[in-house]
Order: sequence, then structure tokens, then C-alpha cells
Amino acid sequence: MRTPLAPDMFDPVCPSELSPIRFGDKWAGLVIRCLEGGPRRYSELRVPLRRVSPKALTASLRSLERTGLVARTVRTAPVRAVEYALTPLGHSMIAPMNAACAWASEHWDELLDAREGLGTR
Amino acid sequence: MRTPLAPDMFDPVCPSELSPIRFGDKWAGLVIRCLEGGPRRYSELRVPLRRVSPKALTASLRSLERTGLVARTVRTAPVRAVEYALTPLGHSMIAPMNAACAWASEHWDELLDAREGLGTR
DNA sequence: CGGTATCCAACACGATACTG
DNA sequence: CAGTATCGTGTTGGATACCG
Repeated sequence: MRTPLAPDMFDPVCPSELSPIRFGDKWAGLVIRCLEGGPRRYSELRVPLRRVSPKALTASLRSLERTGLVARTVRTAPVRAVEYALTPLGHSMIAPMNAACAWASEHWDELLDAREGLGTR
Repeated sequence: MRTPLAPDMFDPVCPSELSPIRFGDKWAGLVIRCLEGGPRRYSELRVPLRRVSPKALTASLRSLERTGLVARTVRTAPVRAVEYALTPLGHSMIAPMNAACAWASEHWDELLDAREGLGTR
């Protein structure tokens, strides 16, 4: 199955913004979300993740590869194309990620309150 | 309810060691685990977390306070004592933490494989 | 007892330019 | 197309010593 990519992962507000739960490095969670709907080429990923520099994106992908969550495959003919896809292990992370997102949504107002309570003191 | 603290959070092997899922900063997850069984004083926390420098432990606690997961209370009489406890929000994180731990346990061998597959190439 | 102060090394991340 | 090279900055975390 191959669903369309979100046009911009930073629009309007990333629900994970306030959540303390992180999956790997800074961008790993968003990258996994982008790969959830099927394999993607590097340049495809750059569109919704346009606010991430190529260096940081590559670093995140390499890290995900190292952890075994993402597989990188290169095709040379007819044109060079590099595809990134979730491994079975990567797919298995979707469940805990959804749990984390659900938690953040449920406690959104408390998380906001905590952040604001700080500014005032 | 107030259960005894683990003697050493780093012994024998932390199950979260290989997991890419993080809760806040480097030590936040372990700190939350220590507070799960009831409020603790700073010096109590330092025992199971003795491999964490006081500076890093304080930083982690402050960060958890800021996020609204931990409450800090000071008692001055008869002696000065500072207690850290999970807030309701903090307690609500136990569920996603357990989900993350379960995930790591289930996929432990795959995570190990991924790490080792790297050393060889 | 419950932290700070200080110093330092390592790393993460961004911007930009460039390349096989 | 799919990155790498380079440079610079900011943050993280450890070690150690000290303090009210």
C-alpha cells in the first residue's frame, strides 16, 4: 500500500511538539511517519521535511538504518534511485508511536499549562 | 503506596538501553521509574542513579518539573528535606512507558542484530 | 542535605555550497 | 538525484570541587 505523503510535516502544528516522548533523534519520529504509507525516495522525503537540512535528514536516516528500523535500497538502472522503507521492526514501532501520540493528545492542555506556568515565575 | 527503590538502575542491563524510544532527556525515563513507587528525596534518588552526576540529575529533575511530570516540595522543619513525586500527569506516562518497554523486550533480538550487523561492515 | 559553580569534551544541528 | 564538505553555533553531559 502506498498512500500520498503529507504536504508539510510542520503544518499546522506537530502534535509531538509538546510531548517529551522521542523516537530516536530529533527528526526520526517524523521520518517514520513519512515512511508509514510506503517506501519513499530521498527527494520525496525532502518535500514534507523541507525544514530539515539535507545533512540532518541523512543523519537521521542513517541512524534509523543502524537501529534496524529503516532499510535503504539503491537502484541504478534506468536511473539512480534510492528508496527508504520501514523494516518489519520499523513497522512494529507504529503502535508505540500511536500510543505516545494518543497520550500527548489526551494531556495536551496539561502540557500547555505546564509550559505556561513556567513563563510566569 | 511506597515501594522500595531498586538498588541500582544500571544493574544488570537496562532494558531501555537498546530502545530508540526516549522520555525527555537522557535520564528522565529512569528517574520516572524511580518515582513510580512513591515520592523520593534527592539523596534517595542518588543511590540507584549513582552513575548520574548530581548536575545531570538536577537538570533532569528540573526538566521534568517544567514539563509538569514531577512536583518538588520542600520541607524545612524539623530538617530540610526535598521530595520529588510524580504528578497525575507523570503517573499517566507510566502506561506509554510500559508500552515502549514491552516493545523493546519483544524486539530485543532484532535490536541486537541491528547493532551487530553494523560492526561488521 | 541538596544542591551550584566551573570547566571541558562531545555531539547535534543549521546554513550553505558543492559533487559523482 | 542523492547526497557530502565545510564551517560555525548551541546544547548536552561528565568530572570535580565547593557551598548554605
